[in-house]
Amino acid sequence: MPTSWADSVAAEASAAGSGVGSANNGAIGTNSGSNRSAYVPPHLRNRPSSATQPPPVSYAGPVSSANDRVPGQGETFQGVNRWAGPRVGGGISTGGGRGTGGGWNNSRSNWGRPREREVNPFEDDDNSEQVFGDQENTGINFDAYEDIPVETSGDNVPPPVNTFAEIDLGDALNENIRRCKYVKPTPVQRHAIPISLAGRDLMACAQTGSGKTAAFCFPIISGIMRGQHGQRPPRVPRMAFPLALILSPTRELSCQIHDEAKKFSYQTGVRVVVAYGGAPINQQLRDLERGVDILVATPGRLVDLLERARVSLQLIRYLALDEADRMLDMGFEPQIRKIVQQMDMPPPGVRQTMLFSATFPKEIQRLAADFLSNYIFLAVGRVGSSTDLIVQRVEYVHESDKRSHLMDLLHAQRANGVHGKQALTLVFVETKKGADALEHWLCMNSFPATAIHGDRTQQEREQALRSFKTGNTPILVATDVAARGLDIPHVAHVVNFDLPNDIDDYVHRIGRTGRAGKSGLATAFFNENNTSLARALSDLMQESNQEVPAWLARFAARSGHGKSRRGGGRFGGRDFRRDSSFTRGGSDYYGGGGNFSGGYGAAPSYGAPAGYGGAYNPGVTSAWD
DNA sequence: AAAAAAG
Repeated sequence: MPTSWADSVAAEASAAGSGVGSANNGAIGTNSGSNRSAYVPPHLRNRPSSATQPPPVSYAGPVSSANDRVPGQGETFQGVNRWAGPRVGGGISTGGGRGTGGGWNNSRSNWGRPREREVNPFEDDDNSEQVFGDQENTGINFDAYEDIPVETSGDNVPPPVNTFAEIDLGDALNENIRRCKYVKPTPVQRHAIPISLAGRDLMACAQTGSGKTAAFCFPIISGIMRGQHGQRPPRVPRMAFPLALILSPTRELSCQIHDEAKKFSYQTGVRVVVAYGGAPINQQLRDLERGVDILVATPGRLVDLLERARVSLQLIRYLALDEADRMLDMGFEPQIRKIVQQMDMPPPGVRQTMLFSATFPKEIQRLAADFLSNYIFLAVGRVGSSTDLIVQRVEYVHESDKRSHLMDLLHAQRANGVHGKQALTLVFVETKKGADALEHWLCMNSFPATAIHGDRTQQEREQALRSFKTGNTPILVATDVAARGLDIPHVAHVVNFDLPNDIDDYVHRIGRTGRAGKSGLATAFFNENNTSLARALSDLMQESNQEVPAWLARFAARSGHGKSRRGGGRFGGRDFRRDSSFTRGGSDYYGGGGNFSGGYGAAPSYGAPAGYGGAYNPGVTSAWD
């Protein structure tokens, strides 16, 4: 039951492609054997007269989804317009109409299929506004992003842009940017977009909530629309050949990235599919079969799909790791290596690789270098770096007093009544059991709470998050599953009921508030169990101009040499390549002697960027997201 | 030591 032209042709040629998904052919181009013989260059595709091609429009495919439909009068099929538009000045044709995107490459995945109605991802965007009051979702507070320190290193760094207009992203994408109410690029976008449009590999550090998702999505979408390579996918039945892969450490974050990417690619013809564990795999398989250009996934499910030979990475041109430091830490590294190095992914230099996070420990940077080719390091912070917009408090609370203390906070918050708006409170605990227990206790005490952690079913997790976001359950108890990346508007207060052991985790957790230039409050409960964090926490707070309680300073002093945070002290993000020449053998948290041998030592462009001297407090270093 | 990620 082939569902597309591609499938039916694949049936004829199935033998030809049989080796395609096997682990590893390393370089692309190795598969250009028999299944290349039918290659038809873009300008000849979709010509009804072509004997080797299907008619541009086929009604033959079974309607497999409610979204499928036969287009009405006056509408066009993507398959028709896609290759037809003139390429003007290297720009992007939008096919002449709003409804017809300019995707130039991916018609490979939906030739012969009637265009499916694309759900308008902007439709129900403002529904929550009544609940939360106005002016909250109208975009980003750019005033909070002025005068930020930026550091780049690497060869020939493309200059930043100041507006979206000066970048040639294409009409369709520009229209979506407008729909998203993005007026101008955030700092990380200003720098990262030109870098990745130039085809360069990138390691980017930028604060929580500063627009990283768009920073890697825009160039990917734009690049796919240009589709200069126009490579035909091998014809292998039921195997998907995405052009871009975006990996993230949690299912909910993958969902969120997928939702964002859908908005950015609306009516561009670029297809985005998400795949993650805990959800039925069948729907995901169907989505993949219907064609995918950008695959957003969590590592476990992707490995599963690769092993089932339902996805091949051999056409990957863009690889993005969100929360990259997390993806490369002990828990994930083996899976990531498998995906990136042991399957059929093109090697660095052939694909373009982009790593994003707020935090980038030196040892992780060193690991990451394996995945990159002549990359540019970018660190973007701002004077009021995100931890500056977040008021951080630390309170000494004995283990046994935590619950009643939390209750006091919640009562006070309720009393203060945040102007009738729902104020969401996110409470982090250390363990899954602890999350269940605290949720139960809160509910028993008439506080509307729900919880999210890895032992809950995916349905429960998503339900909890939804209920929290809508304000239906304004208190969410969470483990670190919710620490990174999740963009939950209106979180007014993050409570570290249990502090994490790693300062970077703390940075990510408090970054759930104070997003998009808005302010936020973070309260931490500290006691003897957290002494190992004292030094780093104290330093971090000081760097972000927070008031450090005297007792915490004493804890920090007592814990002595403990990890003091950033090696540099300039402003947080540092390219380890710049330190390795003189910090070699050092053992501070972010420093450390590495034997990086990538040949960067002699690069002349590593001088300190001029112009930032007085622009920010030199002590402010942290809070990179 | 805990959490996350496949089933």
